[in-house]
Amino acid sequence: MTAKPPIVTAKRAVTIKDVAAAANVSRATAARALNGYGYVGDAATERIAEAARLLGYRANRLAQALRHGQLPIIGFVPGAIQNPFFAQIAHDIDVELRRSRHSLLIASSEEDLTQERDLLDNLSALNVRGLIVAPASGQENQHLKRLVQGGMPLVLIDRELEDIACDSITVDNAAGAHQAVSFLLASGHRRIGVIHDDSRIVTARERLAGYVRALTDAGLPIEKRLMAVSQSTVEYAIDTTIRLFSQPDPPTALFTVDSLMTKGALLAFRSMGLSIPHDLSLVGFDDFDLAIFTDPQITVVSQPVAQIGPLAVTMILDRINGNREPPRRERFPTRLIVRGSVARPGMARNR
Amino acid sequence: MTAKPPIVTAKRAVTIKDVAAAANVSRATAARALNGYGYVGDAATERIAEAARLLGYRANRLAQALRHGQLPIIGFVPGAIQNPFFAQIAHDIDVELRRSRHSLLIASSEEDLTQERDLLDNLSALNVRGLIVAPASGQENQHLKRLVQGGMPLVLIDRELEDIACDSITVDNAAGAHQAVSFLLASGHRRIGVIHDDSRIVTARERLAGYVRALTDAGLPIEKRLMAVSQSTVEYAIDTTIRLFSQPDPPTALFTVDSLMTKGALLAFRSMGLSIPHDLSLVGFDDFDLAIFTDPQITVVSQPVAQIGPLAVTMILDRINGNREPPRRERFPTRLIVRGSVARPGMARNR
DNA sequence: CTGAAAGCGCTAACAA
DNA sequence: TTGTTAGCGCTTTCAG
Repeated sequence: MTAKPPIVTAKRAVTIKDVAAAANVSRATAARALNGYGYVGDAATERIAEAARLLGYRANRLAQALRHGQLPIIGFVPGAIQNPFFAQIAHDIDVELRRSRHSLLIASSEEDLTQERDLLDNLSALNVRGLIVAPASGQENQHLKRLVQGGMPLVLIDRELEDIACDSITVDNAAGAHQAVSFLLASGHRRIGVIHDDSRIVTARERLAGYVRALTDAGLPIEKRLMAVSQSTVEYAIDTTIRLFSQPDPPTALFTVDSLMTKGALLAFRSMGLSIPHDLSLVGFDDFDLAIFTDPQITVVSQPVAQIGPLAVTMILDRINGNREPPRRERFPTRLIVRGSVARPGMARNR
Repeated sequence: MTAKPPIVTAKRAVTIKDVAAAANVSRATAARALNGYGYVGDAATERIAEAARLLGYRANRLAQALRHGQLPIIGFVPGAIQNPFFAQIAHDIDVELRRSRHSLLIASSEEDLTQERDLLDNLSALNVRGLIVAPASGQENQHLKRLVQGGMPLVLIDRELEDIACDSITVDNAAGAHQAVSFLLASGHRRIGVIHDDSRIVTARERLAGYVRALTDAGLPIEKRLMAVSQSTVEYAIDTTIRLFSQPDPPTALFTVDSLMTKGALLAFRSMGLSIPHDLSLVGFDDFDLAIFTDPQITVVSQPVAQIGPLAVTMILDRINGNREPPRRERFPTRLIVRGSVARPGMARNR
């Protein structure tokens, strides 16, 4: 004779009502006991706990949330979740958030403004407690402004929006790009190409500005033909690189504004039979795991990725807890990591 | 004289009650008009729409969900979101899900069983409509079983659990590993090392089994000293590789069971001054972007990653829509991608 | 210390 | 075609 397995209660979930009934108390008392507030007699507490355990009671968070007006969830809207930069941040946020018993709802905008609006709409209709967003557009941000005005805690990462009064975490893109290009200049390069993204993303524009300023500071002219536009994907970057380096009198060095483009450039160079740093030099914005696996390793401008997620969480929790101070705009410096992809320009050109 | 900006309504959100009042109808009528069901007069419809627009009404999805008993959200619990394999799947799921107006809630278990239990608990208490999970453990899965019994649609990815009656999507890990090792054998290798993960993750175990069977099939003995255990991180894999190749009479070839370990092995070889494929050959499980950037490129067993996410969504929606058929267990074949990291063993040993 | 009752915002019978 | 009403599951006054 074997012990009977517990009856599979199938469909309907057990509610606090069931627990209360089983423990012979009112729902109010059950709630008090279960959530540990107010006065509850010892005997009752015991019976209620027992009943809850037996029935396998799990509070319906939806109902709790409706009551409280909010769900213990933070929404995260990255530009693209499969971008390692955002994936790591997502991970960091998640870890950090868990400590304060919040969940993370990730919904990627895929750099599409319409989609971003949609997602944000949904998230706020869900009454999430706060939002961490990498806005897809630098111009169109009525929807974000509205959120802030409606009192939704919002932290912008990677991309700041001046006219929106909320916390933000960015890096000094212009300075980083400036540093990269200056390094190339210091190595003797004069024809320095750049592959950039002409989208509305602020980040890319700031990096391009850094490039321009570095050249200007060095008294060099800005040559349109050296500035190639590509979408931020490996495939586009390959084409763009090939076009850029197929013109007469091509650049002797290249600066790429993000890691996807750096990858594309690498692939393009390989297919063109160009070797780094012999035939040309390369500096990319954003460090990436691949950079140390290539031969030579790639010199990059690195961002303090690991700091962004945790700080974003700190900020958002702060606001949730009622901090009303003026927006905090954190801007991290970047760091140039010198590896082996830059050399003096030279003989290679005499072929 | 400038037009007054719309009054910033600040705190309280507009509810359907507000809309109804403004349009001079009952809440029921407003709801009917807003959701487009039942009969509503034209005039009323108009007024309601207008009022909603003016007030900026957004339905409270929490309340709707409480009413309906469910939130249009699918939960995804990957082993680790910063693993590119899962990141891509997350992205694919997200894209696919959006078509059916569901949101994706990602909560990474970090391969931790306790955390997985917690997360799943939370998600189901939230009344999500379905769950896509890469279970952290092959043994401990009472919690999953309970979910299924409770009627929660569940799709397992990457790792199957035989005793749980639910849909799953996996790849043929054993066959893939067998193929990889056989390839090494066919190239003349006899001392083939493996770096694997002894965790409870089924995937890793199946891959190890494939390794063992390939050797057995070839009539070769299984040598414990060639089988190194590492955690699935780049750092651990580096150490393990160094140890494995520092012993007397080291392997002439290596098989790694996932891409993190492959990266680690690559880094270890570099630090040891070992060159591929001259000093030793390498085949890794799982393709990864890095594999084509190294010189030589790495031969790998690739999984059909791009198919997993979309199929998982199809399956889960199917169940949500009431499909009661027996569990569907999809198992994809893998594909050996031959690149340049394998050569015949040889002279290199005579140094 | 405990229970009755109201209500979060929304939907859906049921009546009118 | 529209309104009344009940109730999803939970929390929280307010009385007792």
